[in-house]
Amino acid sequence: MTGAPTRRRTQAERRAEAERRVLEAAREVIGEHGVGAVTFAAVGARAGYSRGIVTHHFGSRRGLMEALARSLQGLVPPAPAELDGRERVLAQVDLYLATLEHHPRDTRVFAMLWAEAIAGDPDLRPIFAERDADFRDSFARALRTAAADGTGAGLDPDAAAMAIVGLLRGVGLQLVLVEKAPDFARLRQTIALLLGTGLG
Amino acid sequence: MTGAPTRRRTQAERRAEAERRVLEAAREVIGEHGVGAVTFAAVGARAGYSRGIVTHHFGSRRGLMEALARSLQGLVPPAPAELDGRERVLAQVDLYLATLEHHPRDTRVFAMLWAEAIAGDPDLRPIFAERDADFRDSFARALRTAAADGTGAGLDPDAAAMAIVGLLRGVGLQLVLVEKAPDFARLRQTIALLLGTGLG
DNA sequence: GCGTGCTTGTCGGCCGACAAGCAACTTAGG
DNA sequence: CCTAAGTTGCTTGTCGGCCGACAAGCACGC
Repeated sequence: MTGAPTRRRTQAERRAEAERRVLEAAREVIGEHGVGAVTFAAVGARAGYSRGIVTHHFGSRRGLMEALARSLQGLVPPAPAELDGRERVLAQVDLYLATLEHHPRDTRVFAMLWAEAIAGDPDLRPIFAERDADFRDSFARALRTAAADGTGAGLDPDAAAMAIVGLLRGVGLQLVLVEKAPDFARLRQTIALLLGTGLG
Repeated sequence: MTGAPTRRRTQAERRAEAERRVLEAAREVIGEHGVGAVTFAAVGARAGYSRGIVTHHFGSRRGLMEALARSLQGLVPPAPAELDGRERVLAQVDLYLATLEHHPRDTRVFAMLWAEAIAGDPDLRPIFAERDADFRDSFARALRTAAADGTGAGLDPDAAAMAIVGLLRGVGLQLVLVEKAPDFARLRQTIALLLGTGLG
């Protein structure tokens, strides 16, 4: 009857799996019931452990949130290094939208964590404030070279970066509130056209 | 020493002032400490009443939040009725950005409430989901006439509406996380140029 | 004196954190 | 190999704190 459900595992394996399952459980809870539903009891139960598992592995609620935010970094791949200027901006925008399409659950969780940071969660604020600044900066840099090599319209790089980051984040957030997914092909095409002509 | 601080007021005046002061206090608490800091005790004290004032006037926390969301409607004035198509879209966008500039505290509070809705607050979700849909729809309508009268590029109206609403909301949310206000004149000009050429 | 606005007392529920104890794994001596 | 002591992972018990809601009582206006 035992069906070998428990082959002997090393302590490192046990620890690693527990952390993985706890983070996955936190994503599930957020996606289904919101960031406010992330309690030790809820996450522990969802992960198949006790309510003490989060404290044991992450020390505090803040520790869990930070690990969660870190685990969601790198969801959107960077644009190819050989691209720059206007082309790089458009490629990065499309990659972002493609990630919204292909990883709906995780981008939704990311959006909800970002929203919680905005709403005032002191644990999340510094993390996402820094991320935002970096994200804007990456666009601003590409826009500066676009202005230099003539491939960009005469737009202020910092203002345009805020607009583009706002567009991407704003679309992601709206998707949390709409029940059925939109037509992503049309959305990507429309935004590519809108920004493509707008930038040059 | 009494300096006539309490001339005799009618019951209706007392009630109206209490409600006004409670809503104002809630805005202050949100703006300074986040949506999570909105408790009966905090809001009551800030308004100069007891912790029971919120229950007495709004019945529940949900009632307060709904009244708060309602009180923030109409912050952004509608575009002139005689405008339509591409012109109307651009006018509405600029009015939104102008409101961010001229009512920083209240638009910040609105953004934080919207974020809390996204993050999963069940009281706020339906309110803001409907607002979003209406907002997108107003842009989609104008974009449809733009497509019909030839003043708009061949953009899908619904997708473009989601992009524009996303841009506006996204910019508003970013402003919550940045400490110093940006150069609004440049921001408005840049976005006007970006969307102006992008739409036609 | 009567009604309405407001306050205070109080209850039940939930949460995060810590500490002590139990279970799984590792290692070293025989 | 075998086993027993030691280490690490995990759970359970428990504490203090905060919150929302309701009800009874007090104060202001009619």
